[in-house]
Amino acid sequence: MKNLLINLDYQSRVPIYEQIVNNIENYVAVGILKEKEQIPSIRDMASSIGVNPNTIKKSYDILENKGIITTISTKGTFISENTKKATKEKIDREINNIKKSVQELTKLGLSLDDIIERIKK
Amino acid sequence: MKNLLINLDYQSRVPIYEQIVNNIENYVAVGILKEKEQIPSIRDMASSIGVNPNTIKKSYDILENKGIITTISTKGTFISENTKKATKEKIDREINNIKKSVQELTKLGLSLDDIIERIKK
Amino acid sequence: MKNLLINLDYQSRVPIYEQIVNNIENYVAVGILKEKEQIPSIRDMASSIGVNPNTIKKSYDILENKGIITTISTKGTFISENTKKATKEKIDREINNIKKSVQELTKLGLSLDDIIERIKK
Amino acid sequence: MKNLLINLDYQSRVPIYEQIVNNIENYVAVGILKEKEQIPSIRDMASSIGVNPNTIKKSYDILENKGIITTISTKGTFISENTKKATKEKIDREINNIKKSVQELTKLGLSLDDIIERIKK
DNA sequence: GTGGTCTAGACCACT
DNA sequence: GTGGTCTAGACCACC
Repeated sequence: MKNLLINLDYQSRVPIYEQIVNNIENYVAVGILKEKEQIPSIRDMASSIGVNPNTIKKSYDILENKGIITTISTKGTFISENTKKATKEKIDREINNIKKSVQELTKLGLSLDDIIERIKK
Repeated sequence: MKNLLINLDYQSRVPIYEQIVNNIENYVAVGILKEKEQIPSIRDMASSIGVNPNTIKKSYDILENKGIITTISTKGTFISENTKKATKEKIDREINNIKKSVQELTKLGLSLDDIIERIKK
Repeated sequence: MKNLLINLDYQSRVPIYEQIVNNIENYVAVGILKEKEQIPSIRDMASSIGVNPNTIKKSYDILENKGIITTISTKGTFISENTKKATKEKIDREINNIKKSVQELTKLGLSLDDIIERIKK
Repeated sequence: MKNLLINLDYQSRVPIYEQIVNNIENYVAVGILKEKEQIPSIRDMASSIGVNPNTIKKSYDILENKGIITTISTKGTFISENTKKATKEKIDREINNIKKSVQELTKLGLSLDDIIERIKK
């Protein structure tokens, strides 16, 4: 089983449990975590990143609810099958974010080309 | 004086007072609110959007601090002169948002051209 | 605001938080709780039925996730609009349960009429 | 000896050993397993359904306790004589389930006839 | 006062 | 050892 690197920003307004969710969703989307693969137990994850097991539990609950992971009591927690959906959803979310910002910027008079140029910097 | 439409999302993690600040900053950046123009009093604003006056007070304080508005006691609250700074800040914020999303998407294997194509749709 | 009667069975295998969810879902389905109506705060509910606030929070989170309630931070928790869906779902769930049992019983040789007769007793 | 198909739901709150008990009870009730018939050994059953032998042991213990099966050491495990009790118990369980659901549905205003009609579909 | 987050830790059932 | 539930209580931001 992999030892997952979880990136946390304790200053962020985004709660810890949600940052953990995002980290794992990304690993799945990028393919670092593959279908059926086991992820660390609640306790292991908790001690390895220094947060309370309840916090990890909450993250895992959310991920399960989203269909990203499947947990089998007393066995462990595993990446669900059919994770392509997760990747697609992530892409859609990000594209949507960009669209919103682009819309705001065009209201301010910037053209799409202006924006692209500034992104490239 | 305009009757400002303020867009609030009570589910958002962004506090109400900050959403109000953002709304007004955007109106200034886009030019809907112009320099020296008067904006509603705290009490009017509070009752028109159904929020506690203390919340509006906090928003106005922040806006004043940022130099976006100026309060002249017994006269009212007005958009400051020199609002170009507000526009610049907004552009920077949005460009930054886009950069973050682009970064996430390139991790998933999309090229900048892929992304641009999907934005245009 | 109503003082909700919550029926709990501490011996049941169904966890407390889920029993609370079911209680409230039923009140909504039956029409005792109506759209937009405010329900007790987490703390009030917790103290009135003698469980930890975290347990209530979990129930409310699940209800929110299901779209039954809407919580507005610092304002309170409210029954969502569009709760007819909740009623319909509950009916479907119960009908489905019955169908499963009927299927099992017909495997054992009972006719639907046999079953109905025994239900009426 | 039959190769028993055991239906397990690892997400269920019902423990595995109890699900196994239920599966076998049902096979007996329905007549798929007949009196005096031999059933798989603990180890065979364990490996064929991918479960720890201790779990199967617990299930068999319970079934023996209920009088559904009889273990003769060095010979194997067999369905007991007089299995009609199992059938009766199963029928009672299912009828009871239905009664509960009917009760819930009548709270929502459905008549028994409404319910029967929907079951028939 | 309201909800939101998190910790610490206990106890349980199941494998 | 694994997940599941629950308690007790702290601290925070917001209104």
